[in-house]
Amino acid sequence: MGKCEQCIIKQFNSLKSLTTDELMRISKCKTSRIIKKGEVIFEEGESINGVYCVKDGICKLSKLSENGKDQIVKMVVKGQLLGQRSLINGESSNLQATALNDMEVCFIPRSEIIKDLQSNPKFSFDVLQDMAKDLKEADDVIVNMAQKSVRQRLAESLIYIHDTFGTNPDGTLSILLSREDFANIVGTATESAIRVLSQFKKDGLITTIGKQIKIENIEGLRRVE
Amino acid sequence: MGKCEQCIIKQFNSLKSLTTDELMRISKCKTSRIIKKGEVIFEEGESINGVYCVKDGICKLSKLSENGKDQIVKMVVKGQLLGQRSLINGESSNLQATALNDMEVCFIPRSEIIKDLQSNPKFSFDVLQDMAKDLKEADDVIVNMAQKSVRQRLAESLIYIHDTFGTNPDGTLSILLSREDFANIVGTATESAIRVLSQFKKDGLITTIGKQIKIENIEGLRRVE
DNA sequence: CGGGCCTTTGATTCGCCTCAACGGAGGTGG
DNA sequence: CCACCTCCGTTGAGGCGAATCAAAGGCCCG
Repeated sequence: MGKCEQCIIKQFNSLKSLTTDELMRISKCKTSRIIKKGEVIFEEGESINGVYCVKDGICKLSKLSENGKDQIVKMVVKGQLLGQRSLINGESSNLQATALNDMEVCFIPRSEIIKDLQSNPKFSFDVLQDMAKDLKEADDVIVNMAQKSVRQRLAESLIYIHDTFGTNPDGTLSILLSREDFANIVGTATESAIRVLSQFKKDGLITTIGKQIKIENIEGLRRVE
Repeated sequence: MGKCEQCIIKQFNSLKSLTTDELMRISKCKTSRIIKKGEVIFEEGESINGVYCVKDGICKLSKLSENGKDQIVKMVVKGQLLGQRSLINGESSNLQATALNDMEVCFIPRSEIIKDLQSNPKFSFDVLQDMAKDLKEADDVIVNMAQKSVRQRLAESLIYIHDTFGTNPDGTLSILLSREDFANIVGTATESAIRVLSQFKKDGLITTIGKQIKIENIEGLRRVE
């Protein structure tokens, strides 16, 4: 098993603010885990009792609504922490986490990391900044959901995914999402999302290579009304 | 001017975790301010450079969308802190704060409070818990916006306001909001909100006393589909 | 080759937005 | 004191966008 103090992935998240001593202690009690595409990491209402450091792969955080649809609230990629919120308030998760591709994660038990949170101000300040960023993004999502059309939201989601998670060498989006996933991000019916996507294709804004989507005209997407 | 270390309002927010010494230091540099109903406390894009402690009154946090409507994201009442997020990331505000009634606030400059955030782990942990709660609520709002009808969202908003902010002695909601405010919380047109409210009235779920709203049948509201 | 699953397209229905007109409350000036 | 204005609340009619229901075409896999 790898050692946290030597792990490069921590450079991308708040764990970088821990001291070598703290990292060594965490390294001793962490567990590593491989998660297959489609597997549920934790469910809504489940007690997580720790935090996951994502070493590789991508997952979606979603919440089931009463009508049976599952709204994607956020995506967590390689380098980020998963389960921060539950770690802090000690409550069970209000979201479900599902792997979008094969993942490798390290699990750090709550009891260990909470010590550092309460004793290392630099670390907790870093976590604070993470959460502040999440909160700001969540506010933006709320406004978009409330005020924009499905067409606009889908265009913005494509741009967001493009800018945040990048592209493969052939220009396709690096994250492979089903049409249903797109619908669940935008908060619409699958058929509606499909319709809008095929309209984008007709308009030359995107092309598809198999199931992959490639953005051809990002400026055009930005101008979508 | 009052002294922070003797102020009772701090019991309701993270400032309670500061030591007497820290409070005395803050007390010296804080400024008190009266804000009239309708007045804008800070605008979107404005640098706040500090945090407000709300001693009395209520305000709304909203964000202007491109179509000119202003989406209410959160309400902040007596006892809570205002501007936490900007305080932490040091960025300008992404929201506008507007007083819903006459308010009394204390402003604490960023330079002072940030010291405590970085040196007092109990304090920063408290702030973390606040933000975790905000984030959870924001996630719920996202799901509601995406998946529920205007009718359901309005019913839930009424329940939320009732449960969170309480009622006056006559049973009316303690916060007086215009129909437009309700529309801006739910993310709909003013006329739509009005229509739904009058339907609720017909169904005996609410009554109105002047501009005040009184919930008559909260269980009925919960069952709204 | 057949059976799923995902994707696509069509047709219909329904919710909500928009525009428009009207009534009442409160404030202002003659 | 009344006429006027403006803001807010209310109601109606029309139209658009999205949900829903239904069905057909590709693709993977046994």
